Amino acid sequence: MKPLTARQQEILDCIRRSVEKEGFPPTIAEIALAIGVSSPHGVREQLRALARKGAIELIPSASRGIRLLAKAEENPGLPLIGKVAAGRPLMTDAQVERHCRLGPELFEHKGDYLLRVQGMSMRDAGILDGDLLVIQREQEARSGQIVVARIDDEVTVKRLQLDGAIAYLEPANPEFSVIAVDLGRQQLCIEGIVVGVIRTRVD
Amino acid sequence: MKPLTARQQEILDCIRRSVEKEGFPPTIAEIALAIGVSSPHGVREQLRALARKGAIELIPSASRGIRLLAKAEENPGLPLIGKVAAGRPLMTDAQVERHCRLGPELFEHKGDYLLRVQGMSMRDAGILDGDLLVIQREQEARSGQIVVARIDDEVTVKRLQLDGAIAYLEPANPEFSVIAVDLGRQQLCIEGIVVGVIRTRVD
DNA sequence: TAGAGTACTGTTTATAAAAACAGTATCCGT
DNA sequence: ACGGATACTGTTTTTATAAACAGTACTCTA
Repeated sequence: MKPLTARQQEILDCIRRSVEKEGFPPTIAEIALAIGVSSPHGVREQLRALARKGAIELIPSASRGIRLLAKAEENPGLPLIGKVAAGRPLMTDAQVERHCRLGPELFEHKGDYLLRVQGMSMRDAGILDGDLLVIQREQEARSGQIVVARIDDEVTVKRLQLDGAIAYLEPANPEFSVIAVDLGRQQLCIEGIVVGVIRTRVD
Repeated sequence: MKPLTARQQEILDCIRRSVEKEGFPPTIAEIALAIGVSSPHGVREQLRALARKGAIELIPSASRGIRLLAKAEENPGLPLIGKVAAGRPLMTDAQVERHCRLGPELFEHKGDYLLRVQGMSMRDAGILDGDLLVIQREQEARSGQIVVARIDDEVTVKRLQLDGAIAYLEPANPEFSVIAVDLGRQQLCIEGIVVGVIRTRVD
């Protein structure tokens, strides 16, 4: 769609507000009043411009005959990060595979994004390869929580155990080894806490 | 809200269709035309009755001044069955704890309802106590699939292995034992197939 | 520098649509 | 058997609204 001018955007917002609040689109005169224009004709031409640009459709000879075409985008849901690229912050657009709508009422804690698990290092915690983790963004975490952590540009999901100045990132699988981080020397960056798990395929 | 007469329901549906399809409510004359009534006055009185009953709101002196109050109920989501009562079919209203909206695009196979897991018998399949299973309703299942099965009014989640006339329901935890069902003698009723897992709390 | 598009004011005209008026008939509960 | 609600037909009046007409001014772009 062609870009809208500020005025056109203002009018479009006005129409959207009306539809949302009143249940039907405004008349041309109502738009004129709302945006502070004294003549309906100016608004009319703007509407025609909006119609040309594909934002709305005008139904001739119908009162309030304005149809919104690009309706206000609904809640896209949580971004799903499929593969973590080394050395890049999470949640950049390039890493978002898609968005998933999840009823927030479902999870005890609110999630901010989804992260696809790679590997079986958390198997015994019921987290398998390919599972989606519901992550709540947090800079800090308590001992015992399963966290998304970054050490030297490597992102990993492990159970955190804090012991003074040493942080242990424990896998939940005896085939993997514990990572110990000396907080005095190395930086441990908590990206978030795992608040839910979703397995999208079974078998 | 007071119950609507058939005619009133018809008019309400007509208004809803218009809002959905056109983007704005119909005029009284349009309703009259749509439901096959030759005079606008009859429709007007019906609208007033609908307003009295709280289904719509009429905005005086405004064209298409009809506001839908009880908007078409949105997708409530999948029913969540918390506790399976012995001897009762699943999905009776009494067993539905609540409804959860889940983006259907998330799961490989479409789910019909959610079932809360009790116990650790499927632990090694990454299904823990309290997890929600996304279940697709099916009467039949293949070997290897994790199914919701009913034997003698007991509902259980296990991995199905078919071997001729014997069906094995295998737990994924060595602490539990395999259930063998002789299909010639006993009835094995498949309630559905597990197509996803959701863990709503971690730790 | 000419033309297309934006961004208006202000007025008039035609029509779309709500509202009111004057009726009729049926059904339901008390 | 009576009032009240439903469920209309048919016509008239008033108002709300779209649409057209006649302008002005500014900003781009080709």
